[in-house]
Amino acid sequence: MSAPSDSKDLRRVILDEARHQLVKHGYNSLSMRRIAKEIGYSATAIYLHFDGKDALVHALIDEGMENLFKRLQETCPEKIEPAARLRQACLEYVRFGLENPEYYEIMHLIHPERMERFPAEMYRRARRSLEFIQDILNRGAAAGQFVLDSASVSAAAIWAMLHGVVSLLISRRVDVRIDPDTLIGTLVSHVIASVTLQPVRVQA
Amino acid sequence: MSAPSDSKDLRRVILDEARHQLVKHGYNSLSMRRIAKEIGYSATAIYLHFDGKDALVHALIDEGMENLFKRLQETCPEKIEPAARLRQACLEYVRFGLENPEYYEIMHLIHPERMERFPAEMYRRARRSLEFIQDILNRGAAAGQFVLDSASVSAAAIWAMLHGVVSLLISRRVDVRIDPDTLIGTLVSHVIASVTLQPVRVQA
DNA sequence: AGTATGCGGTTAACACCGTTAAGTTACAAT
DNA sequence: ATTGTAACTTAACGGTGTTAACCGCATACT
Repeated sequence: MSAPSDSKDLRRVILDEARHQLVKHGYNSLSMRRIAKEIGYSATAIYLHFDGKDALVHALIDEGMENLFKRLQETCPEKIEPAARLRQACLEYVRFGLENPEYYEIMHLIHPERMERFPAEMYRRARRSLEFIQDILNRGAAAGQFVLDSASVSAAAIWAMLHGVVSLLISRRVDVRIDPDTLIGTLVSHVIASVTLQPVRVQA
Repeated sequence: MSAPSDSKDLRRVILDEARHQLVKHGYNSLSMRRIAKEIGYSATAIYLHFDGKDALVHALIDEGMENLFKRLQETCPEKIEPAARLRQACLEYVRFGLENPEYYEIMHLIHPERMERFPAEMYRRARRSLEFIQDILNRGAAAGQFVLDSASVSAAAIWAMLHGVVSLLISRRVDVRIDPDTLIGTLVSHVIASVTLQPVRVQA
């Protein structure tokens, strides 16, 4: 709804409006023409700042990945001991997903065919969160608190567990009679158990 | 390319062509008009048999859910002892996803807003696979082989783990240096461990 | 037998979509 | 003053899902 004149950096305005539409109306109705109409420009103006819709979505994904990584960094400092840090990181990952379902959705809706089109440096940035978890595992292993065959495989497995629960919860596929926090607690406890070889004790 | 005359049950023909296009060209390019052109009918003919694209996709989802459930049923008979049966069910779930990525995709791409439009009886059928796993858990618990606080929560947690790994593998988000089978084996071992309270021993 | 009903299909059209080509405007530099 | 260029526009192409109106034809009924 902003006038065309009020912006010096149209790219930023486009991204903001795209994010706004994404959060408000969902990915399905994220359209170039609607973004353009809303910010008071013609649809083709967007193409002066983005190669196309894919590139725009990629930029949004990049934003989301950045936010997730920052959050993990800020809430899980090195000073926390490995097990607690891993637990914290898992919980923050899940919380991020549940608090930003639209972001989480586009961050994971890239299909195999489109994967190659995803810019390499974005791909690298997107993997920082995974590496963050892997780093926690390595430090825990070095401190003798974790037992793992392979940090990369364990990190991937943990990621799969976290992604699974976020994905199912976001899409409301989990029975409503199941308390989400109980489910999350169960999962995260299993995550910790999987690297500590301790029997699972679920904390609800 | 079939002639309009060769079919007595157009609904079936539409579904087959839709499935064919889905598997061959992916969900993105699944279009009413293309289906119609391919089977030699006008696009609007489809609307005589399906309420719209959503309904058509719902029918495909229903098919996929049915196939998954049948597969679990056939490959995991009751006679297998609970732990082995659970392991088998997990592996079959993952294999189903990896062998039918397009089906798996549409089976899980229903967004929250569209969820309510998803027919109730289809929803019920879709949950049979989850109930199948839950049943394995209950039998294992009754036999004293599994230890669980809640079969429904554990089943959901297991589902989350399996869905997570399938989802990541299908979308090629897992580092190529990680052997998929190792990852799957790790995950499934954790699944078993999570209900047997045994220390995890990964089988690669 | 003749007429009404309704089923199964059609064509035309609407309102969108992403994207491209060509044109316009305004302003900076030579 | 002219050229060039950056930023933006309009018009158009080919696609999408979907609806409205129409059409032929077999069946059912009077």
